[in-house]
Amino acid sequence: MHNKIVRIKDIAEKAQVSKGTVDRVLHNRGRVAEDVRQKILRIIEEMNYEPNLIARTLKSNRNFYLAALIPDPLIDPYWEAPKSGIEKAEKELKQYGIAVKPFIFNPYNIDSFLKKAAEATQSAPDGIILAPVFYREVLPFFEQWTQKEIPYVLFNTQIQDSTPLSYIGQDSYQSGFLAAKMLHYGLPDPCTVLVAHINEDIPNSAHLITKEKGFTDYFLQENLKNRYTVARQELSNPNSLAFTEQLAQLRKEHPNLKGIYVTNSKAYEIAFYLEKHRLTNIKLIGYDLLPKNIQYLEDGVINFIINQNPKGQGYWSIYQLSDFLVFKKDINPIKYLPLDIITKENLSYYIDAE
Amino acid sequence: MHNKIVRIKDIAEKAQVSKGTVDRVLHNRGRVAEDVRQKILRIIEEMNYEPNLIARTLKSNRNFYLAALIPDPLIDPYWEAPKSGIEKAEKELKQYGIAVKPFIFNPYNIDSFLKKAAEATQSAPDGIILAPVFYREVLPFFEQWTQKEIPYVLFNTQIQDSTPLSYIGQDSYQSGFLAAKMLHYGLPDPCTVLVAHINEDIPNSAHLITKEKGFTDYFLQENLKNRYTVARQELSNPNSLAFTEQLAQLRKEHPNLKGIYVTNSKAYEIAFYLEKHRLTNIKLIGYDLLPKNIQYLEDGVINFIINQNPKGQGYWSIYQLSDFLVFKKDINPIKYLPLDIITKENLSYYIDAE
DNA sequence: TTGTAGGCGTTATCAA
DNA sequence: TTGATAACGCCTACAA
Repeated sequence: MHNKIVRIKDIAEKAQVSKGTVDRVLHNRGRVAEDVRQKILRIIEEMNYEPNLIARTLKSNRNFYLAALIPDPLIDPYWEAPKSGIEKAEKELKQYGIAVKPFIFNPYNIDSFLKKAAEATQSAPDGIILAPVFYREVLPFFEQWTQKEIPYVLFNTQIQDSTPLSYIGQDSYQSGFLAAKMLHYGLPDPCTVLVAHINEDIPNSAHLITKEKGFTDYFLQENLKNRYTVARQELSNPNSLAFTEQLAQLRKEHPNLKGIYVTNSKAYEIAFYLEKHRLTNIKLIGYDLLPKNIQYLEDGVINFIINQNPKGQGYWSIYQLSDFLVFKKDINPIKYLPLDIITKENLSYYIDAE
Repeated sequence: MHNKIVRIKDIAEKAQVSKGTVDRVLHNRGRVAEDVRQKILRIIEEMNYEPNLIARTLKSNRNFYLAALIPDPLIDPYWEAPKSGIEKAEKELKQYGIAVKPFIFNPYNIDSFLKKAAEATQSAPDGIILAPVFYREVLPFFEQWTQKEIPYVLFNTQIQDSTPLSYIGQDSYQSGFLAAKMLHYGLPDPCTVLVAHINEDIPNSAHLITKEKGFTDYFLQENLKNRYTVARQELSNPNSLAFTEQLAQLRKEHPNLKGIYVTNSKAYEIAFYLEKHRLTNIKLIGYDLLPKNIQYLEDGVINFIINQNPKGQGYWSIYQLSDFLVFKKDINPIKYLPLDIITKENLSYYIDAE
């Protein structure tokens, strides 16, 4: 079982030239006689040479500084997971000279985003990762970065009119479709299901609309469309009185309501309501393993959580950028993460995973 | 954002000694004056030194040869995935001097296993990974390997009476429990569910018994035990006539049979039967994304597949061993992989994942 | 007990 | 147009 690794030196010997010449061929630095070049290329091919990344990175111990533009986890706890994924990746990649600086903005405040995005740009990073939650506002920054040739990676929210190095995240349409399937699987035959958007600026949130589309399309399938009614509702701030009233109103309008789909990570708000009113026969499905969601999942109030692997999103974003900058690998422009279905019974595998 | 990496040289300078001395302290090779040792240790602590793994691996360009003892994918297609995971890991780790040689045995033939295991041992590998499907027969090999100080990693099947470097795989009990939950979620209230073992030597397959236990325990929960009946059946070779007869017999005995749980990757055999007899009201759940299972999942005959990430099992097994041998990391003795729930709707994310 | 010199594979510089 | 050489950080053999 020899694992004879081919080195530049081996190629040089075989071609009867020096390492330097081979190197120049490998990196297209010119200044090599054409016939020699051809010969070397052939030998490289023949011996099936692959550069030793270890040695390469050891040599080029450049430092890279990345900016991470993310919403404040203290304001919306969902963002804790991406942040910790970013930190995990940073730790692993510190060896390779990667350093990440977070720029944290308020996800409910456009000015805060503009300010932090400007700061991040100002700091002249070698790369940027961000969750572009404000569609309109982020576009001009994309232009700036493209101009300055700063590669950027998007996660969480996909934006069509842009050319990021890569997008990491979910397939929103399929996500809604899957949610519908999971609800449907446990539902009695004719009944009403609800798509609930909680406290979101829907027109500026393309991904939530896409989720809703996936969900409703599921119930529009030929064999289902006459048996299920899909209602929709944009619910206001859960702390307001209006929230409870809207729900009460909905139940009046749809007495046969048997399933609720919450399009963001706030299913716990509905769970709280269901538990309070002892509505045990309404199935509930939502997103993301926040502590409050986990609690309700364990108590059986939330039936399923779809996990978008938010930690992985942060983690892989940093990795994509590093693979590009440090290792010069080819980067896949889209990396969809699996849509994990989580119940009380397989929960632990998703929480413990470091 | 300086990423000032502390090197041995830095420490040596600060301590006014040479790099060699610092190195001896770092590796506890003794032969260092005690006061100097203390001083250096303090400085290491202070400067918060961490060795550069890149440089370390570049230096120690030892080659490691691993033996992979796995069942023949041509005989049971389940094993294709672990094999490809192993190959993927080997490819990535080739850089680090890892080479893997497969020893492939017939999973239905004990002699074949004994022969290949002996061969693998004979080849004096630096490490072994294996799927120990024959409980009794593998134990003596564990002893040999321990004696020879060859580290070994188990995957797929956990074996209590052994001290592998690590076990990679599923939590069988929880897996059965989850399967029960998924079936139950879509079932009408009083009915019968079946645990089906297909073509397995049950007494010698501890993990299948554990799965069954998890499954039955779910339906023994306080609020369920009077409403559901759990039947069990060991089915013979699906190609035999007996197989069909056994199923017909079962349906006679349990007219209210509404759900079937197949404990291994052969759900497609039941699916074939269900489709043939147009038994669309029986839910079916099984394991593993084999092409035939995928087909029936897409057709809606199989409702859910639980994925044990077999590719990941092979992949991580090699990685655990390499982390131990090459990088000298601490190895976690158990790595449970997530129990992924797969439906038609999220299938693609699990197939495409390279 | 301590220091020095060389090498792992790649790359950049400089001299030929 | 080429070849030789040094450096990245760590490790080891050998010399002092």
